[in-house]
Amino acid sequence: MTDTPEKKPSRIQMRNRRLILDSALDVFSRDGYGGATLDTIAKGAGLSKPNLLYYFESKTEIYVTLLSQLLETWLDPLVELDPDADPVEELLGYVRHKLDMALELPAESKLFAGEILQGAPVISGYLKDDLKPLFDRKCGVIQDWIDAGKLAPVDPAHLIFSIWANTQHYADFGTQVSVLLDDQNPAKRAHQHLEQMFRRLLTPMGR
Amino acid sequence: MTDTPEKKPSRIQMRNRRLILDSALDVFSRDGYGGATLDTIAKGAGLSKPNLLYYFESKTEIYVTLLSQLLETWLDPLVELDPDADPVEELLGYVRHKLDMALELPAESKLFAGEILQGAPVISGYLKDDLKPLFDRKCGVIQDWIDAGKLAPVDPAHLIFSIWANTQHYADFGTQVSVLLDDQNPAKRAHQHLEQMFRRLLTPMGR
DNA sequence: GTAATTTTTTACCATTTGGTAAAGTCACGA
DNA sequence: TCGTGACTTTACCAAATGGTAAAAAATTAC
Repeated sequence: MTDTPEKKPSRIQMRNRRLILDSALDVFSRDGYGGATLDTIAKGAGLSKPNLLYYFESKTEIYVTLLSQLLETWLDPLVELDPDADPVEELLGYVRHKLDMALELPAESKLFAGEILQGAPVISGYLKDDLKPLFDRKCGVIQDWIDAGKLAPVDPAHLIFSIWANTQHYADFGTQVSVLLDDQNPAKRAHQHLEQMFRRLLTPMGR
Repeated sequence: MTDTPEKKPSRIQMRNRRLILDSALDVFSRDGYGGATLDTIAKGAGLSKPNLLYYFESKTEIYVTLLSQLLETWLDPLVELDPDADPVEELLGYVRHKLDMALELPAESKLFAGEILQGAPVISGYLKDDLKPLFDRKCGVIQDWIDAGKLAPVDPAHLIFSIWANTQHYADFGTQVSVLLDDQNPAKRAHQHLEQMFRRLLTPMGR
């Protein structure tokens, strides 16, 4: 039920599927699912539209494939939150990691943002079945840290939301950020600001 | 040059244009510009497609009208930042206001987010010519507060970004928030979390 | 009540779009 | 070098989409 028993993909299959997915990421993240066209994707990949459809059954299949691949790597940093490490540094490391991802892979972030904006028609199952359990687990870890006095008392769920919001903002709203900032490369200042903000929020006051 | 000298719109014009814009806000914010169709918008407004086009010249004109109206009210709270008021409370009030807007007008927030996601093709001029000057002015106000020791030293621009990011997140990523949160109405906890976070960030330490 | 005007409907149209059929070309092992 | 399967192109198609023309209906002004 997982896959039709296709044989190993040839080298040319690997190459062309990769070309298609690269182009599709560009197009979907820029134009949204509805605004994207197979012709545009095909042109970006240097292939003809029917040739595209030799590698993927439909526009939707390309989109779903893209999102699936994205989700695999998207959660890794959250998974890695280590209950035994120093809480503040562990969370600040997570913030850094997420910000770096947003800055280095803005198209991926935008693709995800667009999907959620439209009500997550494709990945709502994933959100419920995979992300939610992980999310709850990590909220528990954070709560344990707080109970142990190693972290200032914060709402774990909303803490994670604010980490996501602040980091992804630099990708999803990158156009706005670029227009408003004279500074051309916002990476350094963004890092500093988020480090300052979350350190103040998370460092426990009493000793 | 501002408008063709059309006479006053009739009552029926007012009503139908309003119906159309209401429906269009729904559709554009849910399906994106590319995914929205005139038929869907017309159906939502209870009109036929040609009748729609009697009131608006084109799909683009509806979209532009919607964005223009949105931008008028969108900036108001930022404009109101008062240099003479108490800095921390003034900024916390801004946070509260923006969060309330996101919670009460999620469709508007999503429409704006979608436009920025796609590179702001329609409102890039507005961002440069209107938002940027206002943004710079308010950054100056914040910097003055910091220089006067009334606010912890933060990066003014990135502070504003994080206020926008955190508040709009509850609208733009509302689907994800709903799935992950057992709590059904996140408004209260969201307010508390953001108040706590920004109060800690902004309150000057030394006395 | 009727003429003039505004609004709505019906019937279209050209283009674009996702997708298909089938013929042609290429690569490569025997 | 020849055949077989993988890959690509050409030529399509049906549906959907943004948009138009003009007749019909409803409203308003007098």
